[in-house]
Amino acid sequence: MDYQFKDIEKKWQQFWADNHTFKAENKTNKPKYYVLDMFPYPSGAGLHVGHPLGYIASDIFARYKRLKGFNVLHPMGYDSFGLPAEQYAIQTGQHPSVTTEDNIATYRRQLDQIGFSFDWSREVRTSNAGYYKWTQWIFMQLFNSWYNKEADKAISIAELVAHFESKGSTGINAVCDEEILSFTADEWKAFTEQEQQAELLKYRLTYLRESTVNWCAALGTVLANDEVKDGFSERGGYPVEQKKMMQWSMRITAYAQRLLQGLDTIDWPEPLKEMQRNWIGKSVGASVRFPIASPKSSPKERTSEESAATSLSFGEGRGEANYIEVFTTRVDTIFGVTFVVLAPEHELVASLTTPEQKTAVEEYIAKTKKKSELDRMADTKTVSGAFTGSYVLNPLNGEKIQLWIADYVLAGYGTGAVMAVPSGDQRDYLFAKHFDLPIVPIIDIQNIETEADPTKEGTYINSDFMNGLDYKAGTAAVIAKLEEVGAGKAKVNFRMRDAIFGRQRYWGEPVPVYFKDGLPYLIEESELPLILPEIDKYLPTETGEPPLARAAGWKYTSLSSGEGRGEATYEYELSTMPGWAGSSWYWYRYMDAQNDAEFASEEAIEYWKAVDLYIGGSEHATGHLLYSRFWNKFLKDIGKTPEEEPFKKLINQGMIQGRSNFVYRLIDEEGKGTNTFVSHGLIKEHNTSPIHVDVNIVENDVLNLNKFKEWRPDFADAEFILENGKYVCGVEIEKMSKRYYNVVNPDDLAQRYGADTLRMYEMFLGPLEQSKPWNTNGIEGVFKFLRKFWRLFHDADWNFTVSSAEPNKAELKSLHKIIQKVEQDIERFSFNTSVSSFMIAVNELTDLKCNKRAILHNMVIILEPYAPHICEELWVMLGEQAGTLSYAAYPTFNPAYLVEDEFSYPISFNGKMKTNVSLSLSLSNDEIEAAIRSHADVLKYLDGKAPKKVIVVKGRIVNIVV
RNA sequence: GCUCAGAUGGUGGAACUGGUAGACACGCAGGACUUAAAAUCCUGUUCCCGUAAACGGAGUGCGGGUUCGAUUCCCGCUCUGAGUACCA
Repeated sequence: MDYQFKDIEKKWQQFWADNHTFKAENKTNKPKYYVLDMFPYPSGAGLHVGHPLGYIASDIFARYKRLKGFNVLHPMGYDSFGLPAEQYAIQTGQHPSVTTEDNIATYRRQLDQIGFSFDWSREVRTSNAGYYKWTQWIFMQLFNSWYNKEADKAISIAELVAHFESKGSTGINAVCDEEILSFTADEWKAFTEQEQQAELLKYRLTYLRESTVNWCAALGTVLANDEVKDGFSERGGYPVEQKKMMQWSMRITAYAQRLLQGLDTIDWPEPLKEMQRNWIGKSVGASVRFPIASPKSSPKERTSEESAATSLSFGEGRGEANYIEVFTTRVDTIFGVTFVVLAPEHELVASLTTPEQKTAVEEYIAKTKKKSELDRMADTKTVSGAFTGSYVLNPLNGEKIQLWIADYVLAGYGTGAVMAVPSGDQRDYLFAKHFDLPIVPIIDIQNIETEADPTKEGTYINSDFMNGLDYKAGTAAVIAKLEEVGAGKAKVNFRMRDAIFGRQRYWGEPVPVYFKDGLPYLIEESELPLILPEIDKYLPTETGEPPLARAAGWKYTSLSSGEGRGEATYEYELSTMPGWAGSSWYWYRYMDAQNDAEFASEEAIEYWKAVDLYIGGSEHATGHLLYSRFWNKFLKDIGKTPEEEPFKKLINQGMIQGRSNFVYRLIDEEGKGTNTFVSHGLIKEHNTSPIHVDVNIVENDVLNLNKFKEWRPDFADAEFILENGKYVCGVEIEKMSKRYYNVVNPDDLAQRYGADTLRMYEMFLGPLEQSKPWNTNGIEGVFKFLRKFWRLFHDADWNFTVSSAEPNKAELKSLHKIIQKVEQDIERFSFNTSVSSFMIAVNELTDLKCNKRAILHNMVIILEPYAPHICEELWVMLGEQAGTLSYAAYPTFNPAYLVEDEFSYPISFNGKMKTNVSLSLSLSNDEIEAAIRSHADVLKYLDGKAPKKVIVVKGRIVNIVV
């Protein structure tokens, strides 16, 4: 029979499902290997052709590893909480779980038809209570933990309480809020419960704080920074404003240093690591305090050194600070400081503005406020600012320095204040020039005539005790001096902020927290999961509360002691968890997906440990991949997981772009569109306008005229001006999108060519990591290849005919060449080249008319990861037992079959290849040179001239220099 | 602006540590089979000159360099894509 992919694929997909062929065991003697895909959000649009790219690659790898004798964990699931389902619910009133359910069914059908070897018994859905129970549980652990800088890890909050009870607040070095109290053990014990809880909240790894959030009125929700693009929501493009709101936050900054260091230990693409490094944004420098020239009051009592510094610089509006604190990475330039600049939002601005300057400052602040985020960003050239009228003192020489405000200083970074060194910083330079402030050179070789010179070369001048020192010595000296006079110290600053952990939405995990006297308390672990309640409408309440406020009777009845069960009721937290909650730990759930007692059993985690290979898009670089690393480190700190990094190796598949096709409508003399369409090659001769045409009715850029007429009613009687009898379409590469009619759905291709062809073609398209436009131009070639492979097993009349004769040298050579090549290719994730190699091998075997079992048996195994259905079918036809192919032994490469005794040396003259000479590989270099020098062809090219030099690389090349 | 990635025939791409540039596939052209078409098979296909051919020259975004030899390494530039946005 001819190659009937439809029957074959259906049959084997059913077989795999019925026999649980890809079920992974949690314990075997085999070595383990964990291959993970980024699980999809099941959107209404279904999978498009770009989705499976990474899934196919990981499936090939998973199947390959199985053949190589590994116990492979290769699961799939759904990130099923999210905005689109909720938006749809708002519009239609349909419960998001219903649409989610439908969408998942579509995804599952689409995934199944591609023949993935997922272990579906481990499927997870983040919106299932059985799953989010553990997301809530992890939240509770975070709530019950604080970060101890001494131990450099998260520690139970109970230990902190024990310390407070015995030693008070001294000796605690924690990552915590800026405003913490300083107290003795007795004072702590004297605190009310409320006071104690309020204090503890400042230490917890997840905590409430009033943050300025990106509030999107149209979506009725708060957005994460990475969900906001240029002041508009990434999804929907609605305007976003800044709003203050009590928000759950995650103290990810506690892990900044570890997140940064960990990058050096994992095998990830360099650009991705770079993105995370930039996001974390470590800068090493110093904090320096500039005393205010005429302090208005005496220093406030300090709570602790650490907190005083920051609290005073931000001041919380008290306006009683006696110095300005700045952060700088060039503390060595401190003698070049000629003014200090505050962000307009800085808390001390009001109190430090003198009456004379009040109008100017207020006008400037008003002007800044009016500017949108977008304007402020785009307008980096214009210099603007206002003098406060106040002065600060240089802490090292007492010089009086003007204090300005300007919007080039950002409130959200460092301390919201900078020491301006116009000789070394271009922004400060422009500012100084514009407002006519002094510019003092501080390095001997500095050239500051037209712009700032940020050099670190040379030695210092105009710098007091630093004069004559170089950068390294100078920096050390300054820091020592600042510490000595108590005006500053070395400091590391991170750009990364704590992550907001909440959204004012319905379709997410409820936060397992209730409020008592305005403070959050966890519910009992035994009360998990806290089920998402039913509500009547998926919108905020009239009073602006999140949708969960609509849930009737949704109140917490405390089980805890002293309350009297069933008596006291409390309000639950009304916001839900953000999109990244469920995806920040899901790889552990796959290890033990049905476990009711734990998020995964200790044994399962100990066995699978971490993900060995993770494939997904780079768009998750600073979101999912950073949060996951954070939660993973936390889970390790509390002893639940063994590995510091969750994803050992990561590959980014490239984005698949759309390839749009155009037809060209002829425009008549009046400028109106006609019903005549001009082929692309002829448009220069006509007046035309381009129209997007559905790529599914175009093949190799040639329009199917009949399908075009059927496509839209108004084209039913279209006429065409053809070239060479064809209508050729124009082409452009754009985003894959419905409105460009360039979306290619894998279903159509799977129907037309089969899953095996689709799988191989997606790989054949090019290197996995490269972005590329989708086009189906080459898919025929892959289909023909599979048919040719099928034909190796059949005679001219499609009868299955395989010989048991011993293979000859040429056949064995072909086989072992492909064994070696495919192994090398898979190990370096070069799937496109292995497809080519398969084609070469099958071409060779076809030429050799090879139908020998000994060869074909092995070919079936090697090809199985790429085209599993056809291979399963042939495997059974070869007399093997159904279902055993996936776990067959991978053929062993034997280099002996590739050994050659002759090599056809390319002979080049001055590096230009001219001819070939075949010589025995047993010859020494000298013998080769002698043979070449006297060879007739070579002599012909030399034309009587003597070669200056002959370079012989054995088994590679001979180069003759003339 | 900064950071990263990339640029090879008509097209997708190959060339793995510097060693025959263009594998494999698409498309195109010609041929076989066929009443014809589809399917299939065969041949050719980087460009230029010349030509049935042999042969000659150029050639991996551009300009330099290192080397016996560079798509590969180094320096400078152009363009494309992605990320980032006054980060002190």
